[in-house]
Amino acid sequence: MRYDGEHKQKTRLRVLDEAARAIREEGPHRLGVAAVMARAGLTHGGFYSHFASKEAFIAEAIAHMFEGGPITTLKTVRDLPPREALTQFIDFYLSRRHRDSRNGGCPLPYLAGDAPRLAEASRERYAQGAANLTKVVADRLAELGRPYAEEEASSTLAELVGAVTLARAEADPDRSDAILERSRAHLKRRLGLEAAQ
Amino acid sequence: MRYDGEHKQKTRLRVLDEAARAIREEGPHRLGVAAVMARAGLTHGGFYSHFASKEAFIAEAIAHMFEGGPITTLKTVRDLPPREALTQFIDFYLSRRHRDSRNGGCPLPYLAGDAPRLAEASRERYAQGAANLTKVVADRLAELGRPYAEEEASSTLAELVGAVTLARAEADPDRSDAILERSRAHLKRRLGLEAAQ
DNA sequence: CTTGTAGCATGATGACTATAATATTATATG
DNA sequence: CATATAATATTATAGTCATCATGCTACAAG
Repeated sequence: MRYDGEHKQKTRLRVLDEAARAIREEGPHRLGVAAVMARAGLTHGGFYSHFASKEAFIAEAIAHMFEGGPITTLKTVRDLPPREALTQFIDFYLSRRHRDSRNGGCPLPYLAGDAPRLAEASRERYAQGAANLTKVVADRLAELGRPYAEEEASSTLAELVGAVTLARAEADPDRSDAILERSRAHLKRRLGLEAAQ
Repeated sequence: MRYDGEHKQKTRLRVLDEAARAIREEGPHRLGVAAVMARAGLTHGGFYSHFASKEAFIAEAIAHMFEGGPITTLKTVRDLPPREALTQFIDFYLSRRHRDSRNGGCPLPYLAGDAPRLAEASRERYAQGAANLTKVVADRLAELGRPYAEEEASSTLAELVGAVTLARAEADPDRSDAILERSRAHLKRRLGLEAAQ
């Protein structure tokens, strides 16, 4: 090897990072090969030595998004007892910071409308990410001794994703905050997390 | 006037209908002027005598989507007592038919991810549509005598939108059905609609 | 039947895009 | 230091798209 063995790997990751950022900002279809490469400090020339096609690239970028997003949050929360873990997760997910973040948030709301229209590979990554997140929540609920943990987790994730989606669409700050606040209050009451504070 | 007074109005509506369809299928950014005109039986020539720009066109198409979607459903339900109205609305919204419909469904899940990235005008139409729908649900809940009708409506709509979104992303039919079923069961229990069947 | 014109079609333009072929640069090894 | 080659840049090609200028056609009024 003439270059460092990890050289290409590293720039590949840099490109994927920028792609994830661009997808969050512009959506997966507005993504331009040249623009992403430029943001990673390169030109578009080497793109096809890194990725087979734009489509495959998008699928990889989406998978990459899930690694840096809510999973990270859940890991920082992994050592907490289930009640605190769930509380912190909900508080993060429905926070203004998460709503306003244009890099590093959960991919589920970002790609919500696009997912069904994506190519098969991309869509699978998305569904996989959703399933993973549901399972983590369900495990915590089960630890809390709640009887229908899986059902409750599915329905809870739906509300989380929906609330962030609607809050992001609402331009008026007060009404947007209200959307988050209402779902936060409801979910905590529903899951019996109120006393945990 | 050389042409019938409503001639242009009618083709304008036809174009908007096709645009709404295309947006549901492909998303607002993949929409092509020529393609939409062709689907309406025209060429791309006359487009700019109907609409000022593509951006303005998209905003109008989004507003148009809200008129044919869930509002229609709610109107057919308007004469029912609130309990039945809410039950039917939830059953429709979380039905497989609504999940699979590529024309005529609620715009909220279709545009979920795109809404924050849309131009100001389009985003306002979206938020307006969401607010309208929330209000209709809140009014029914208030009629049922529920104390925090508005809060409950906001949180309910979030779960409805989130559940349809996630169900559409999930490729496996059984798991997709399960997502809908779990939210349907939860929402009915939550809103005290179970006995209404 | 003639004619003015609203509504639409044809065709052109320039900007942008994915992809690919070829050239250049950087660097680890001998 | 020399050089082979991995990593990236330059440049080319073919396609798509929004937008616009201009020409044609259908239709109502005379």
